[in-house]
Amino acid sequence: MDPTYDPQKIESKWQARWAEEKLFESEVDAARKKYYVLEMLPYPSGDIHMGHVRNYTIGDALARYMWMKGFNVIHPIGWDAFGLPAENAAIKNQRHPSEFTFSHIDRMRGQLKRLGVSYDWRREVATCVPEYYRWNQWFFIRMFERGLAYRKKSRVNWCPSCETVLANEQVVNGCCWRHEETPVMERDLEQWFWKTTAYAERLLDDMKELVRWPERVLSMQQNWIGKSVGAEIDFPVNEIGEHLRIFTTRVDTIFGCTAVYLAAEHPLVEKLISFSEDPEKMRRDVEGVKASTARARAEVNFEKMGVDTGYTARNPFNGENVPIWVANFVLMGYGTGAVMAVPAHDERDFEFSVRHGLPVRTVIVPCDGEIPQVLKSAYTETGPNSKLVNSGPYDGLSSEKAIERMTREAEAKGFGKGTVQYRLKDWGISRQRYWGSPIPIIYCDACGIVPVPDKDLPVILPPEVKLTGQGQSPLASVPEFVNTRCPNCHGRARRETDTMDTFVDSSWYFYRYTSPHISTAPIDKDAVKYWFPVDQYIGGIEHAILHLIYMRFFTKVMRDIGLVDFPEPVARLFTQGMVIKDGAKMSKSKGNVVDPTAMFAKYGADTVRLYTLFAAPPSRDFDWSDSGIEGASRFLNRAYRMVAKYSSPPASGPARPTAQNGKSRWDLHQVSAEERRLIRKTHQTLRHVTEDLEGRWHFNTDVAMVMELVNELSDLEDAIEAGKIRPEILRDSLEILVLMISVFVPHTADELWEGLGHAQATLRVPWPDFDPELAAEDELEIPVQVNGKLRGRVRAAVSVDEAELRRLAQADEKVIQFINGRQVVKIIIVPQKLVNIVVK
RNA sequence: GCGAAAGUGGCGGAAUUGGCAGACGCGCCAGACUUAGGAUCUGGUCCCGCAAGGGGUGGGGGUUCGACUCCCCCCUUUCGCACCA
Repeated sequence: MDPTYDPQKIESKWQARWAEEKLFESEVDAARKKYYVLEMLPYPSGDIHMGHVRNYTIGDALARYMWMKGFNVIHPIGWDAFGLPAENAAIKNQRHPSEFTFSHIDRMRGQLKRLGVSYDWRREVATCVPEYYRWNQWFFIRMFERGLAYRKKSRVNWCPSCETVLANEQVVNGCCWRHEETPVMERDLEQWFWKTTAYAERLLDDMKELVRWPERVLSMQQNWIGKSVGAEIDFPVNEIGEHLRIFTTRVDTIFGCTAVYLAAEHPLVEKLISFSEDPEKMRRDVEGVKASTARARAEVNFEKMGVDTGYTARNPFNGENVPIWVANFVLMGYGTGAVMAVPAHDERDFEFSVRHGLPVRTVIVPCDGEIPQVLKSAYTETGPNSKLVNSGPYDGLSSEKAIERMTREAEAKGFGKGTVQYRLKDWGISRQRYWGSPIPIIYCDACGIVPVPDKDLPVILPPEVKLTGQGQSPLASVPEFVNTRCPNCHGRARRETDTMDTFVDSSWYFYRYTSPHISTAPIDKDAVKYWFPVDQYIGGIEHAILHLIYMRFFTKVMRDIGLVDFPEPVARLFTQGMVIKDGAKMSKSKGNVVDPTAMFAKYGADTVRLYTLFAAPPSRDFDWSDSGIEGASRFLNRAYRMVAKYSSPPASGPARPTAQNGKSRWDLHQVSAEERRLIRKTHQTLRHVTEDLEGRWHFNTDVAMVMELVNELSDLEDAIEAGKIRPEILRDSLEILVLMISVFVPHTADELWEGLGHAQATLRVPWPDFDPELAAEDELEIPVQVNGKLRGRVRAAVSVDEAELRRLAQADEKVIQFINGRQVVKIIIVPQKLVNIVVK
């Protein structure tokens, strides 16, 4: 074989051969155990970046390992192909978004193939084709039928210059992306929502299935769902014969309530204004609060402010009348938009009351505490160790018990109830955009809102649209799209002109991979049954919340529809760290972007892969260094030359002699010292790499271990030349070496494997079993400490007993020096590890 | 402010279960081969010290025969949440 390493030549040779052999294609096979490796699908932005390389290299190592372990592996890829950037580019260049999208896909597909990732390309999916998005529409209709899709007014960003809706990404510093001087306004539009909140409890509950998800992701999701258990209590408003409903998690503190605060947007506020003696003034005051709410929300420490409306509400527990305020820190979007103020036991209320000179009344104290004369800060403890005071019939109850009993009594008397609040909001899926899945809804004057019948799907995105970035939703300006017939009454009707959020596309794409071309249903249930759940999902932490919640939500809906029979789609999740350069995220504006394709051209894909894996453990951020990759390149060259130098067609004799069936081939009594060294190092490396691939995933240490093995081979070269290492033993080590690196640098490995005289790609070769006996040391160097400090070392056989070790340690010259006649108090022996002599 | 993760040589990082701190690599130093070196190979490289020895994993305390690892307090960085009642 070629003695010099030529990665460009090797890589194109093997990529062609793999494709020809259909090496990465797999089919449902009930007789074999499956393994589903999934990486987050890329947005076709034009070129892959180092984050992609890292993501797919990790996934590829796992997929290749699982193939070699005998699993039937599915490893697919696709394109998250709808979305705003293509639409923006289209507006700018007066071209069609699909042009950008498909040319980007072509380019990036080529780059991924150049990286040599083991994808089954037959399963490739692009979300922007009707064959795919028709099923988004199908899901929409299923949601609609189940009451999970509904319309309501919702706020959007509005540019008064374009007279159009802006996506959040199009808002730059509070201004329009195209009119940097124009501040963005807000508008209310009728939009479609999906009831994710109906699944809040299941999304929380089923987290117990996600034992192999990162703690961090689960806690972010938990936080996002934000469940809190409390009570809603009605306070009659004395002056106008209505009541207002507050939400609290601390009903036990209600005897300490000194006011009620409303959000400025609360519907009751309008009524209070209209009944007020001086509506003008009150409206001005409320507008002041409202303005400060909007302004201040953006700031870190904004000032709490509010106005006393002059109205009063009656606390139903004690009949006391308390003032009603409008306050800028009360959120309309959470709970009921009204809260009771208990300054003694809530930090915000305390701060607000102190500022406005309002009373503070203690009603909770520690069980063993006194009622304080003056409170310096709010006492917010709760639970069994706090008790009620100044609370009429509830005095003496623990905070915990009081919540329970008071909630029950509020229910019995009809002025309140226990409730659960979530921070999770329903998912607003409408986008006033062109490049997305049309929402399959028809508006008929006679029949109202009518879903498009399944037989009429897909609702095709019309190709002829003038994208100006101005005016209403782009589809609204296409009469042949908008004007249609009502499926019910066949009268004239109009289509919905909004499209769906692209997160819809990515919520179920990984199901589609298992049967990418089925045209009768979104998924083939049998294929899903075989391949699911996803065994390993790999992607960036930035998707911890939105994508990874929507995906879970979708699966639950699919289960309710009867498409799947499991609650969670992904068994195990791995979030890789970012690739950074010079301590900062790579970005064009900083000019610190490293282009993978340039690196492929300079070093070859395998070197880029190797360096990516070696530079840092995959879970951590990885700081790219140009000299670091040189090291990886050097190593691959060295390893290649080493194996190539000693490659020869295999001698006849048994196949690779690793410990198949638990029996080692090499009789350790019959090998030379040098042979023993090589065999041991080989199997120690194999043990480490194997165990690591099984789940620890510190690939950097695997690469380091393999480097040590190559160093060992290099140290043993004289012995090899001198014939002290038999060819079959050398060959065994080289083969194990090549198989180990094949999951990291597959092209190089296959080339070397061929050089060793094998016809098959390494992917089809069983992963070698390591043999503990071959990996074992037979002599140990045991450190000896005196009072915990290292003072000497003794050599001993592995089988050495404690008594002997004790004797050896105390006989060591250095150790004797340090004991120096002092009294030995005790000797601690950690078998095979260490001796510590404690002296006084 | 709350929550989570992290902090180890000049740098990336290793130490899997409380047991030799700094594996492996980069960089640097010295040398070999060379017309040449940004190729390759050899040796060295935590700090102080000629050495013996001493010190050392953000800082301080503690537990232990023994702590990068466990506990308490503090500092710094990153990420997430941020008036959620």
